[in-house]
Amino acid sequence: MNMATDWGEVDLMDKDEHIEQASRAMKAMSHPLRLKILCVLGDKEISVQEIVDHVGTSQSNISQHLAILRDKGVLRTRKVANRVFYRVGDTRTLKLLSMMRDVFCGFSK
Amino acid sequence: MNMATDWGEVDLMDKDEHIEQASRAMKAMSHPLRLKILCVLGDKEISVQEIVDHVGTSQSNISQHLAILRDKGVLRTRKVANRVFYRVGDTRTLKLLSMMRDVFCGFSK
DNA sequence: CGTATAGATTAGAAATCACGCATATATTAA
DNA sequence: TTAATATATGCGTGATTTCTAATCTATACG
Repeated sequence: MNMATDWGEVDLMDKDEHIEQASRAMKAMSHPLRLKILCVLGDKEISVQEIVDHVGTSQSNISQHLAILRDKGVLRTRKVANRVFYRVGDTRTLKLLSMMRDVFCGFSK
Repeated sequence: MNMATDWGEVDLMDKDEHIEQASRAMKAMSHPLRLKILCVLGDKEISVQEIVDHVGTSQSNISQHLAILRDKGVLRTRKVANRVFYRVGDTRTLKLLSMMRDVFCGFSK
């Protein structure tokens, strides 16, 4: 019922380096298509085509958004012959995503 | 040690409405200065001047970022005579912030 | 009243972003 | 080799963001 949030040590994120990193990662995720891509991915590993099918826009557009997520270190790829499979690259992002799911889809308000 | 993340129901965030809302909120926070403002605020209520002093850029610039956060519903204000005090407006955001703190400043990796 | 102080607003230039379209590369199949 | 499929990349353009500088409003204080 309460937040159990220890705001006494907020300054853990006061180092500009951390702030920069956090905002870069968040910014990379803060786009409807990219967020949708991340939701479609979850903790699975999915090919570009599948992503295109699920998310629904042009292949080029998806590819560009994937590139952004890849370049910012949010996603990692594995190439298998013809195809490229994407997955969420690190545990932190996965955790953040699951938390956002709770926050935005829970009953809290 | 593990993530305890139930990715079996990722689709909780598959409704485009939720996606849009989440990405709007994240976008509002995904700027170094705005993130810094939020960190400075924590769960406290602080005047613009104090924020300017802590964050370090022009008053105008801060004011504009505060306006963005206010308009997106992230921050709320209370005017006392000469001054305006800002605070994080809702529990969800506070929760998300504290989580981000954990994610980006924890040892997880 | 004048003036100082706290904030907000506006305008405009520069940077960044998003998307469509065409094209390029790589791999597979025939 | 040629054709087809999967993915990436470059480019142009319109939209959005961000920052600075100037201006404006409201309150406080002599």
